[in-house]
Amino acid sequence: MDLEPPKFRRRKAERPTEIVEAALAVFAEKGFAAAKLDEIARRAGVSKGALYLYFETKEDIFRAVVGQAIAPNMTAIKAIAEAHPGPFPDLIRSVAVAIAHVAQTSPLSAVAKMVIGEARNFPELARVWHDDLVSQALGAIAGAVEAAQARGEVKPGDPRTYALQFIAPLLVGLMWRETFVPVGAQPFDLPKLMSQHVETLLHGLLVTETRS
Amino acid sequence: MDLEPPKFRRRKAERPTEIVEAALAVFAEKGFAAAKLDEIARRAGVSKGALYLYFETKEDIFRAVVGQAIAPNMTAIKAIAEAHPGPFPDLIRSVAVAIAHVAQTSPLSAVAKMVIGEARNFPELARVWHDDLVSQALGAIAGAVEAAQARGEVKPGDPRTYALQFIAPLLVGLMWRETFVPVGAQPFDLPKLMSQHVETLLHGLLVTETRS
DNA sequence: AGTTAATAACTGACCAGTCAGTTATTAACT
DNA sequence: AGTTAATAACTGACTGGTCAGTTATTAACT
Repeated sequence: MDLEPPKFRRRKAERPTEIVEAALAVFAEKGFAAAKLDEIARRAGVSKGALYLYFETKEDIFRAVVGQAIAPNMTAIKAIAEAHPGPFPDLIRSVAVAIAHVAQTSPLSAVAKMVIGEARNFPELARVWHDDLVSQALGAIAGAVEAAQARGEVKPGDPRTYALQFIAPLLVGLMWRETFVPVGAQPFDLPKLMSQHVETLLHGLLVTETRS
Repeated sequence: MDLEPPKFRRRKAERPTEIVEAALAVFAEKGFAAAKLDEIARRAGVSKGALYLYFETKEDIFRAVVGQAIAPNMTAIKAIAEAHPGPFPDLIRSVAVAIAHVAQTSPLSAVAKMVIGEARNFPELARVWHDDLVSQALGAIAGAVEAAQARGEVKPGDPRTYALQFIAPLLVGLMWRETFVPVGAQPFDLPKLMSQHVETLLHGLLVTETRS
């Protein structure tokens, strides 16, 4: 005779983020085409119809997922760009730690995988990701390299290429984790990987005045 | 009156490879789920029904595509493993050239993209790729590094990590080409990238007795 | 003439998107 | 405070189109 729990709650404010979070998980698992709206709805705790109260189409949800992954990382990038212009090794080491941390705690790698996989089907998303995130990040690092070259700290060479060399192992490590670790591959310890990599690079990058 | 050209030819021997080639192109463009068998058939110059004379299912075709990309690269890997044990810098430079060449001339990057994107839906393919190709290649390079360390040519450090550092920029460069260049990103010159990277790495990797 | 590679029309399951109806919540009025 | 009218968040059964896979039939080759 008492009050049964209601069949649903009206929670207009928190639905969109909950839906996007559920969608991120499903899209990351299955890819865009194989992801089913019924499952996204189920995981978000709503009916399929409710999805259409907040989004126009499936593509719309996908766009929201990919777009949402950009903003949080922009703050990290700005931090890099505005990092104190101390000695290059210190700068690059702290950047490495920061990037490795962001990459491990955010769903960045899952979204990156999706962007790569669906770039041909959603070129405008690839463009947004490139223009607003990847290119900015690469440019920030390249800028730091160039400044260090101007100060004579770093050897000549294309700064943008140096920037790619710098972050590439981390990216591959993330893809490795997404792709091969679930099927039994030996994982890489990403922070350790990055610290070994930075030291290796530095002693090649730096114009050392060593040897007594 | 005269003899019209036949509507089709019976070419049992060539069909499978032609189908797999067409399928590679379509899968690489659209991903597994969004690829349509009608389009694969059209590009292979056959009807959809003909696909089923040679393959059981769509997944079967996908497996053939991914599997076929392994064998040719294994020869390249074996070449690395059996490379002459000369000075480490020479070895690593020639390996870099060889890998960059293979990566650019084979559809490796397209298949890699597919493996990454579909790893969760086709874990057995991820496993085969890892066990038969990626892990082998990484192991071969790591082995060379380890040997060089034993000879005192290379600094201490995890050889497998060094191997990843070595090839990561190339892989990222390939993904960059697949993902961002089509939407207007500035491309990387991969051979140039690899040569700058190898030189950078070497002068950090090598235990140099320089400075006169 | 017999065999089989190949086609083209067909089927049935699946799923994005819709919408008529239901229920939680708020507002208005005693 | 309690009752009721009004609103809008939410549901879930339904539909129309798509596409993997099948089959009846034809055409190529021996």
